[in-house]
Formats: sequence, structure tokens, C-alpha cells
Amino acid sequence: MRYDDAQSLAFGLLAASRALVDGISAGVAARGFDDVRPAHGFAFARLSAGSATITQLAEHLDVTRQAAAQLVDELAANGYVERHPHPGDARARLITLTSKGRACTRAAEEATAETIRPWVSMLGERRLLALRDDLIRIAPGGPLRPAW
Amino acid sequence: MRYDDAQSLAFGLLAASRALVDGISAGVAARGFDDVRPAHGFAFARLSAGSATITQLAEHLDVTRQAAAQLVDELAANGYVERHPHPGDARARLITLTSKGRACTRAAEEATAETIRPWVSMLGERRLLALRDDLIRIAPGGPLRPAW
DNA sequence: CCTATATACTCAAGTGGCTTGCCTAATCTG
DNA sequence: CAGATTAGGCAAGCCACTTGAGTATATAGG
Repeated sequence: MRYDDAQSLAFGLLAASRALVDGISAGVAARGFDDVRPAHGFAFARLSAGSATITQLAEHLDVTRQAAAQLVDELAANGYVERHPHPGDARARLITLTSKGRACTRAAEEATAETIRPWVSMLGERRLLALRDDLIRIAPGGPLRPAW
Repeated sequence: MRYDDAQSLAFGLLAASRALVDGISAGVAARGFDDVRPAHGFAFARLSAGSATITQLAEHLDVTRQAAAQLVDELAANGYVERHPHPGDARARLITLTSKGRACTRAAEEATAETIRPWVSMLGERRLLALRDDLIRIAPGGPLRPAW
């Protein structure tokens, strides 16, 4: 692979990724959830797979527990999540999505599909599925993966 | 395209993008430039194409002029860029890369190539070039593009 | 048991990159 | 040459995040 090919690949990847984030963000806001930010998305994604503690969330998001707690405070204040006592550990608290939180998660998924839709017409479904497969092979197990 | 296909495409794109950024960041630091952050990359990319004013840089980075000025202050303090009087406008100042700044740009390009290299062995050059072409078609003209 | 250590979380303060608001100096327009 | 525009700087504040320290619960060892 030539030197410039690597640079243009990097550029394309970053630009496409940004376009996706912007598209999802706009779509979520358009669906009435204007108090969530892109960074919250990973928390929703984790929580939609099941409840989690602050510490688990912090590890998943790769931030400090304090930052995760603050994020949960904000989401809880806006009605997206709730804290419940942990059944087997009185120190811990389980964070769960409320119905509003689940609605917001669905909105994000719809916005994702909506953002991607024009890409189907540009590339065709066959190439886009190949693109997905290649991207997933490229992506490391990384900090985002484990909970999915 | 099925609903889940869109979600996994989005996940793959974000994860691959993050892997790229992390890889570049680590590679640049490993080459001895440990006082630059990913956000600086776009400024370097713009400046390596020729000198620019604070305002042009701010537009390119999509931040306020103050934020761009602050970024330039920081880069200048670390010896990556210099401010020169603008030949045809006494208000403006041209920001240019120093030789250290150019060296850092080269380091970033090398780190990019290095990060991408394993992908070639995973996917093969043919698919990776197709991936690049598809990503670039997907990416909008967007705020990053004009200067490249 | 009961003490020692580890864990889950919270409170308080500080930091860094960004913003808004306002200012000066230089340039363009009519 | 007067008014509007543009380039940039200064000051203050914001916000997501950090580090540091503290409390409550849980677990392990003697």
C-alpha cells in the first residue's frame, strides 16, 4: 500500500466517522431528545444491554468513577436512568434505563439507520455490508467491545 | 439493509476510527512528540498544506478564533509553529510550521502508515483500497475537507 | 470473631479546552 | 474620510473531566 493511500484511508475513516456521529446526534435531537450528547451514547449502549454499576460504566467508558457518576447524575436528573440498590452488595447501586432512556436508545438506533441510509444508495447494499465486515475486522476488541 | 446491519456498521466505523486515532497518537508519542494531542493533528494537516491565519485555522477546525489562537499559542510555545506578519494585511498573522512542526507532521504520517499496516495483512491491499474509496465517497465535503 | 485490606461510591477542589462578550487596530466601501 | 467590516487579543466563565480524600460495605487472615 502506498504512503498516500494510507493517509487518504485515515482521512476517509475520520471524516466518515465524524459524519456518522454528527448525523446520529442531529437525528436524536430531531426526535426530541435534545439534552443528550454523543458521549452519552456509549452509556446508553452499555445500559441497554443490562443494568450496570457506576464502576462498570466507568470502565466501559474509560473514564474515572467520578466522571461516570456525574454522567449518571445528569442522565438521572433528565429522567433517562434510575439508581437502584444492588441486590447482593449494599455498597453498589445498579443503574438502569427508564422507559424514557429506552425510548432515547431506540431514537439513537433509528437516527443511526437514517444516517446510514443514503450510504446504501451511494454504494449499494453489497459494498456497504462488505464495508461493515471489514471495519469490524479492523476494530480491535478494544474498550468499547466487551459489553456488546 | 437490515436494522442490525446499520447498528453494526456504525459500531465498526466508530471502533475503527478510535483505533486509528489511538494508534496515531501512540505512534507520534513514541517518536518523541509527547506534547501534541490528537486535536492538534488537524491543525498540522492544514498548516502542512501552507501557512494560514488564525481565522482560517479556526474555520478549518470548526472552533472559535479564540480557541484557535490558544491552540497556536500552545504549539508556538512548544516550538511547532511560528507567527509571522502577514505580507498584505497588517492585522493578520501567518502561522507556519517550524522544522520541528514539519518533523512532527512526518511522524504523524509515519504513525498513520504504521497503524494501518496490520490492516493490510488482515484484509489484503485490494479490499483496503476499496474500503478507502468507499469511506471517502461516504464522507461529506464537510468542514475538514476544503484544505486537502 | 475481629482486625486489616480491598471495593463501591461520594464529596470537594482543581484543570484544561472551549465558549461568550467585549476591545483595539487595520482594512474595505461609498 | 466616515462607517462598516475584519483580524486578532483580553477577560471571564463554563463544563466535562481529573486528582485527592473520605465513608460505608465486603472480604480475607489470624
